[in-house]
Amino acid sequence: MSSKTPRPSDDEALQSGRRRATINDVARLAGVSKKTVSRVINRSPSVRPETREKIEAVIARYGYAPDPQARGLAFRRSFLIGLIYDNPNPQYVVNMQLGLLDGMRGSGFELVVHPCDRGSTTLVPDIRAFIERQKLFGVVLTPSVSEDEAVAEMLREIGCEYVRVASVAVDSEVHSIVTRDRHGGLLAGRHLAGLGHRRVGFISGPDRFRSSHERRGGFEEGLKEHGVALDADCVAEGAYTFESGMEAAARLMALSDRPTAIFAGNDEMAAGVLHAARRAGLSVPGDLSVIGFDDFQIASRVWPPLTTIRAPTREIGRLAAERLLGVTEGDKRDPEWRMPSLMVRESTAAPKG
Amino acid sequence: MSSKTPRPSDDEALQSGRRRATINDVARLAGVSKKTVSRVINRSPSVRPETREKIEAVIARYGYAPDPQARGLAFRRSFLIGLIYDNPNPQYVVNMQLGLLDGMRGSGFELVVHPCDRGSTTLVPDIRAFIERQKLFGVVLTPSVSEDEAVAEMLREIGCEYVRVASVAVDSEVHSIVTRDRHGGLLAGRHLAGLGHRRVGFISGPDRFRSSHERRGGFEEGLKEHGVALDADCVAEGAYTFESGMEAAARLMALSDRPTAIFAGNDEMAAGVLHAARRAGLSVPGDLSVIGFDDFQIASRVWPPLTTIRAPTREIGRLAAERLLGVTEGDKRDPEWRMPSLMVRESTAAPKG
DNA sequence: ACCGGACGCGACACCGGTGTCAACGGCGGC
DNA sequence: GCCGCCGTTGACACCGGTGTCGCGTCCGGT
Repeated sequence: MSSKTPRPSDDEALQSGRRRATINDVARLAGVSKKTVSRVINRSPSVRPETREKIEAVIARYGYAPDPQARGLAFRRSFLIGLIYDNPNPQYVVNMQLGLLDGMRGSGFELVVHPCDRGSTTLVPDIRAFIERQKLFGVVLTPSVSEDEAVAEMLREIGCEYVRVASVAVDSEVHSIVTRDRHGGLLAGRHLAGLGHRRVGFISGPDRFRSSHERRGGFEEGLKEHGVALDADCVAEGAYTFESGMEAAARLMALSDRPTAIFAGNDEMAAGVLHAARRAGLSVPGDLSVIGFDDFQIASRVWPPLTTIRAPTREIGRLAAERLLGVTEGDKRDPEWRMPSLMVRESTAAPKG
Repeated sequence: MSSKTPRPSDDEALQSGRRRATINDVARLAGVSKKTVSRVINRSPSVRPETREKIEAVIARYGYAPDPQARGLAFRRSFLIGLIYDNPNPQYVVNMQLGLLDGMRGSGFELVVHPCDRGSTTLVPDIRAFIERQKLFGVVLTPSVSEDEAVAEMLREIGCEYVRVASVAVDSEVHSIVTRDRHGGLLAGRHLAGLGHRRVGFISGPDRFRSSHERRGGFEEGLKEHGVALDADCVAEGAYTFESGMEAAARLMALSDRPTAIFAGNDEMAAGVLHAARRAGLSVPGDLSVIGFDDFQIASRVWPPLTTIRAPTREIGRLAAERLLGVTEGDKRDPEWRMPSLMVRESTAAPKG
């Protein structure tokens, strides 16, 4: 039986729910040792079914839930998952968070967020301190920190579980979730070339981002299916920002033989293209077709509403959480549901004449 | 001295940083009991300065940081702060998170996020379970959950620290941070009336949101300063969404004596107004001036760029965190820095003729 | 009947901190 | 010189769980 003899007032508090039940309460009320209760909680097979049922009844009766802190202390790790990101786009971050929470629901884990600056010289030690201080169970990395090898190396070194979300496989299969940006680019290329555009422009993200190359590579592939090539003149590097999109578009539109369609690496830059086009007196999609990437809210708020590639960020987040927590069941679903897809709106049309 | 005698290999691991220092290590290396180390950590005054220095030297030398889990277990609370929100706008959420993190920096606390659905019948028990399970130190509530009295009541009952961010004082001074939406509305009213508009429209948020009333109230005040009144016909209720903004604008523009300017309760709806105006063949700001509220990214991405009221969400978040953690110093700063302000762009102009 | 092993369970130490309380030495007051 | 108080410190139990290990029981094999 139990070693401690709680005062009656304590039991009253328990009854009325004023006090949370502890493992000692459950053990006492079920007439077993707390170690056996612990076994039940941790699904140890070496508990007789009758004993298990008896304990589970008490647990249900008093709504007992083990204290994550105490458990974590004994386990030498917490029940927290960290989201480490440096992507400045709010909608990306929120969608990712929602997806992670989807995947964590009911697991007893919580999500702690940790924005960071990839350019910081203390990036690796900062992240390390964050993880070690809270003894995080694992972390999810999104672009572009997810592409950082020094960070990944450190994670392996300290033995922290991690999943890297990136546009290509940057790590072993269990540690990376690919967003198939190349496929998204392919859809964009097919769409524009399919509409009849022969001279098209591309505004890439920063060169150091993998996604820039993937989106471009897929784009060229899609164009090629229709026998269209992407001319080197018609490629401009942006920074995934609105302003950079405007500037890059201005450059492309100043070409003597200007493209009749532009694929911008993300919606922010596509919005910049729309502004630049307006300033240049070009109508969209009449004089210029524009296609973006992401399908964030902004895509449907600008005029004309942007044709774009929807990136299933929330779904990817859910997958990342499931992967981290070791849920494998979900992996069997049709992989199509987490592929980028084309959203046709009003910013693309066949070229004139 | 210490009771445990660690094997030499343990000390090597410590030296090389392969093992984190514990309070026992520090105590042993400083030649004191772990209780005294604990006193230093917790800034207890009853430690002799020399002893304190000796211990602090060891702490610095080995980079010791107390384990939040163990500390939390003993303190019966964690070092986590929860953000509880139901605001669906990503930019709001992200800005708020950034602000909270600003205010928490260096405090050793972490932020855990908890989106929720205010309409859920299990809202209160859900939040309660979230808090009790992780023994959260405190929570920050943002609109519209922050306006929920049942939630606040529960928080008081379980003795959880909290700060409610809302457009008006919904609680005692320590528990509420007001965003002065009324002032923002005032600026909008002054601006439009100041430009010469006499017949103006207002698209409110949902009636059950305090911010809807505040923004409207301030708006009317600002108009009144210039002798302009807000006609009841010219008020339409929206839902703070893009679509609802479009619909409400369509209604206002269909009036026989249509307003020459519209104040939309937020940028999303203002973007909807722009779409509706374009559809109706009205030019902005030529035929119709439009002003929004929030100054989220979308405001500068649409065409024409929106004149709007900037809400200092990040600053408010920082303030909320500081309040929760008991930092009072910051409160002395000029309160202007956390007031809404007018951002004049290109969607407003004097009315024709 | 005897032995070995698997099974089911509990005693005890431990995770890394904090609360309680008592012990100790130095001090001023008498 | 004795007493009591204060300032400083440590021993010990405790927070709520888990790991280790050993004990008693029941079983089949010989």
